[in-house]
Amino acid sequence: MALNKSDIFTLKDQQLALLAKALSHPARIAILKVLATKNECVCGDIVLEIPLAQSTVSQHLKELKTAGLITGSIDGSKSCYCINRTMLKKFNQSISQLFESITDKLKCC
Amino acid sequence: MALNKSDIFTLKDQQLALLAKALSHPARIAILKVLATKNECVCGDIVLEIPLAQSTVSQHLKELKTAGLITGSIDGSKSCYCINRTMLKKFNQSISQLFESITDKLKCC
DNA sequence: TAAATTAATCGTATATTTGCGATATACAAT
DNA sequence: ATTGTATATCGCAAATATACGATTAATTTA
Repeated sequence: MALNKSDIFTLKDQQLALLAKALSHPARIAILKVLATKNECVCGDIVLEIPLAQSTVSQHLKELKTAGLITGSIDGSKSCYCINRTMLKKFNQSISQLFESITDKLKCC
Repeated sequence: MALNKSDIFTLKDQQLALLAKALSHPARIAILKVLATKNECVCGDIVLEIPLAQSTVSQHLKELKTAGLITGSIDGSKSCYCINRTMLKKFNQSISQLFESITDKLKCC
């Protein structure tokens, strides 16, 4: 694309799109699930669970962090990721809001 | 990426990722909303509402259709898109399932 | 039939994403 | 101090996505 035209749309739509994009790769969905089941805010354990190179997993983690779906903190030589409940709830709300607004108004087909 | 590694992950995760990808652009979210509010299964009207070129909107429509979120049928010289309630419901369920599975198991932070 | 309308597709340019190996950085252990 | 471990980042290659104008194909309308 010549130019990024995202700013043409509503802020709400943009933000929802960004969150959706964070979920738009199976590796990132898998990472979220791993983070959810672990007892601690593990980190390198994720790399063991995801069949991708360490650098690739690190990149996906960064994207999830940028989207705000997870938080990350350094703990000694390891680093520790956690699911951001607040953002997840927000996302959940935005999504169901979208679905509601669609199914409510749906008049055709 | 040298190769597409998506097939490494669960089918479920892959499908959810595909649906999320369909929502990962504000234009496509906007299109869904337009489709929801229109009385009929309009088509070219979408182009008028979305500030992008006709060919670009057509492309986004195709992606939504490929993801299964909308259906399309030709009606004379015009073509007609509709939201696919079934798929939307499925998506909604997958998403809330993911959220549930995450918040249920969340033990840290 | 000719001209206009509608919408899909093609070709193209550019941007972004995905993935990896190699490297760098920071801490831990010896 | 040196070595090992854990992660992030860099640089690169390939794939995909975004956007547009131009063209095509099909259908109306004049």
